[in-house]
Amino acid sequence: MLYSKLLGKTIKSVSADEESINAQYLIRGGFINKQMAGVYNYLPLGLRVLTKIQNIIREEMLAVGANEVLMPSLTQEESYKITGRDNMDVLFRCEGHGGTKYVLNPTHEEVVTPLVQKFVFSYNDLPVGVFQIQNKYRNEPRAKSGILRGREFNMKDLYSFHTDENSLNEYYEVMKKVYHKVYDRLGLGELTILTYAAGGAFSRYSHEFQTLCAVGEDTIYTCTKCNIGINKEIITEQTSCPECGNVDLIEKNGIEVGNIFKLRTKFSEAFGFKYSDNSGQEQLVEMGCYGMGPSRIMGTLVEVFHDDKGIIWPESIAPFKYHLIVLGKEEETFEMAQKIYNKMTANGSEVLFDDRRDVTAGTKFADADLIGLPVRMIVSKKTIEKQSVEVKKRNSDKSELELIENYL
RNA sequence: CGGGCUGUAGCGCAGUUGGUAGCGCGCGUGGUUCGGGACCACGAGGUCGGAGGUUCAAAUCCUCUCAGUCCGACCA
Repeated sequence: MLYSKLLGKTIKSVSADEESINAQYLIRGGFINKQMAGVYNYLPLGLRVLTKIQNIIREEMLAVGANEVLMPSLTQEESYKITGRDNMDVLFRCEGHGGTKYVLNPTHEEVVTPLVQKFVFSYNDLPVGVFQIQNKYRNEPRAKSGILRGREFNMKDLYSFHTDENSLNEYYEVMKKVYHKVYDRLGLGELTILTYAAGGAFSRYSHEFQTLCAVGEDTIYTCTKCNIGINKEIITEQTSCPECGNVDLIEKNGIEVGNIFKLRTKFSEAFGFKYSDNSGQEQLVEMGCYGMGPSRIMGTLVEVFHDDKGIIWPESIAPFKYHLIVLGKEEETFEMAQKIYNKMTANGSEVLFDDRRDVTAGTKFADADLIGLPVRMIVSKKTIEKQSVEVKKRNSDKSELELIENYL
């Protein structure tokens, strides 16, 4: 992609009101643009990051056999009356013709349960996992911290349906592993730990995945022996590590980047979702729910991977791998850079080419650092004299010359 | 939802005891620069968040309201 044609250039200053690192760098770098509190536009660079995160999540969900669907954002209020959740204070409400009331879904149990119910009748149809990647709407009393807590945000939500609790438990354990795999691929693996949190009406605990980070809004206690956390909200009832019994716990902050919990029969009961078992008897379906927010993960990545100059994207989700810079005004220098860009792009490399801009080298370097692509390449009169291009990694201070012909 | 702070040019900000609005960045034109956010000249761009009030006169004072943000509460 040509930087000169990109909608969303870097900007030097951002409002002093934006305190969070993720908001500052993402806005300054031209990744996102704020429309209002907790609601953001994703510009081309930001959308590429978000899409890469979504694709990694999607691949892993599909790999364990889940069905991807897309459910509506708009749902009749009636569905929430059935489950008794029509009084949730995070609901955004709206009205249609004739005063019909709708809500914008803050989560999709009320949609997915009746949907799956239409296609699942027998134990032969179970278990089944259904997920989507879609925007959620929650009227947060206080949106904050850039894209870490928004009123409209992107989420992968998966719902599993089972004949019995054992099947639910098995699936639940599979999802724990899959979640860890996703965080590994996102570059967050080492910092992200399984955390015990408050459960719902039918299970003692739910589990969160917390990325350890000083600015995280959750307080968790981590076990010094195993890689497990305990959310502060349950620390009065759970004062030791649930997995190893260790009472030596350290307080840390975390960003909740995932949450899984067992719904059991709460929603199947509300909608009368039953299946026929192998003796022909009707039984309630057991359910689990597994959430993960790509937009929040994007913010988390910036909070975790940055320095005083800008973002340092992990390669797996960087919007482009290479940031190609051409220095100097000589036509032949530009042509060489253009040739390299064409060749690399044709070979499938993802290159952001800072092509023709009448700015100084320093500006281009500063922009490259801010945008944070993994590899910076420079073509200039100097490098061409040495038949080479200068290559530098964003996370390193060292640069080296590589032969131009390697890129042609 | 409580408490604090903030709304002035596209963005970031200044604006004194009320007297009719400025700076930086960015943008346009021309020129000098060209390996770590260069510089000069000229130029375009604002009914000062909104409504009402006080006053000869309001960005400035008063009331209400909307919005942003931080702290707290809340957060399947």
